[in-house]
Amino acid sequence: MGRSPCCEKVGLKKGTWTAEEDQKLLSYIERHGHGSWRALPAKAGLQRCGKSCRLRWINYLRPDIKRGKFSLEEERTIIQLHALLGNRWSAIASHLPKRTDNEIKNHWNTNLKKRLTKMGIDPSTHKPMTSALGSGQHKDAANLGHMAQWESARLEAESRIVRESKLLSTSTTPYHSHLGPPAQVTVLNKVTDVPLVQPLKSMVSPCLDILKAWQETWTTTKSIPTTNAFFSTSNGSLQFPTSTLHFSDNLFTMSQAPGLICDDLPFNSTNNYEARVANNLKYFGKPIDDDQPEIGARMEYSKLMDSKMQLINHDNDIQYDPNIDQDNLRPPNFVVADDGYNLVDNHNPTGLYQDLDCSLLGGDLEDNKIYWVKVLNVETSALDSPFSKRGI
DNA sequence: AAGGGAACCAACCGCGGCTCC
DNA sequence: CGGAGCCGCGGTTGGTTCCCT
Repeated sequence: MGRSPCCEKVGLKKGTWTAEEDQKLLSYIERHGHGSWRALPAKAGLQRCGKSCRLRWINYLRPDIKRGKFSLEEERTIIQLHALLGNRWSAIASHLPKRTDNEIKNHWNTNLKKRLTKMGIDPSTHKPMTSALGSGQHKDAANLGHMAQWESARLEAESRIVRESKLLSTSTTPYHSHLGPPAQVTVLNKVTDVPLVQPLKSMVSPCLDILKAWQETWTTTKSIPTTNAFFSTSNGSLQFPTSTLHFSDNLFTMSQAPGLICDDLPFNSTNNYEARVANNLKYFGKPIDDDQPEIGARMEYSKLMDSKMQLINHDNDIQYDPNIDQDNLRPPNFVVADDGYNLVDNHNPTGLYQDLDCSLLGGDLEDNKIYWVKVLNVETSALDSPFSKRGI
């Protein structure tokens, strides 16, 4: 029982699709929609398994598919999203209209990955391959890098939740008039396909695991002298693709909102979740509406999430139009440095490739450099900018 | 022109998660 | 609660095309 038999076992056709098969599938879906993929082949008169039909439709026959060479902007988006999301091709594809996950995956594996490797950049960590970490630590770093990527994806989903629910709220009634949680709507997130609106508590709590992991690894690596490695620990901070974590003597914080309910923060004595958020926001100096602390907390949370969203999306949504004065469209820095918050380099918001060592580029170094500076959207000056050593 | 290797890409495979019963 | 069925995802394969010698 369990798994259904594969195509071969039930004598169905495999391999390349013929034009006739394509036509059958196309016309059936145009008339009836795909419905159940498993039932579709028989109804459409195809000697194929449902899986094969689904794949053929999604990757080839769907009308809204763009084929052909990837543009510079698309490549840049793929690289930056891969740094954030890892090999989550469907999530990456959701940010590239008309491109399929399979196509992006192929392009990455056959092209971008090799080019990055050739440049001395580890395509899995998006950092220069020269690392002072030992192999074990490097493995830990890689694992945490992936965890960070998942965290980033999750944050993105959360910010979308907040933004969309806020939009929905403001379209009907003023936001502050809500006494309870934002209206429950079923909007699917592009990345996770999970319902977007959830109670804040359930949205935020999973971040604690990664924070703990970060803390543990940092504690381990802090005692070991490192130079320009995956972790920049020279001044007590940690860097990962989208955030900088900061440690003070007694406080472990994260620059984005999830840290606001970290158990290490003060004001966690109450069981009232919203009040905890509000109090912790106050702790960070964020103004809260004293009359309505829960609503204020939610609004601040939304703002923080929106900022996060801008960081993730601004390259994607704004910068690529060459006819637009991009400097005027860049989002404001998330928060200023030196107070436990992130300092964001607007020219390279992810902080990736900031330590790119051009000496690692072999062969036609200048051409490579020019190309990748364009692809990565890293200003030439940023290669040795103060941000490259920030770890603030 | 021919052969061999590299590159590309469509398609397959197996796993995990979700839903339904 | 657990098993069955289905879908979607990501890794991998294998056929085709391209390029170099």
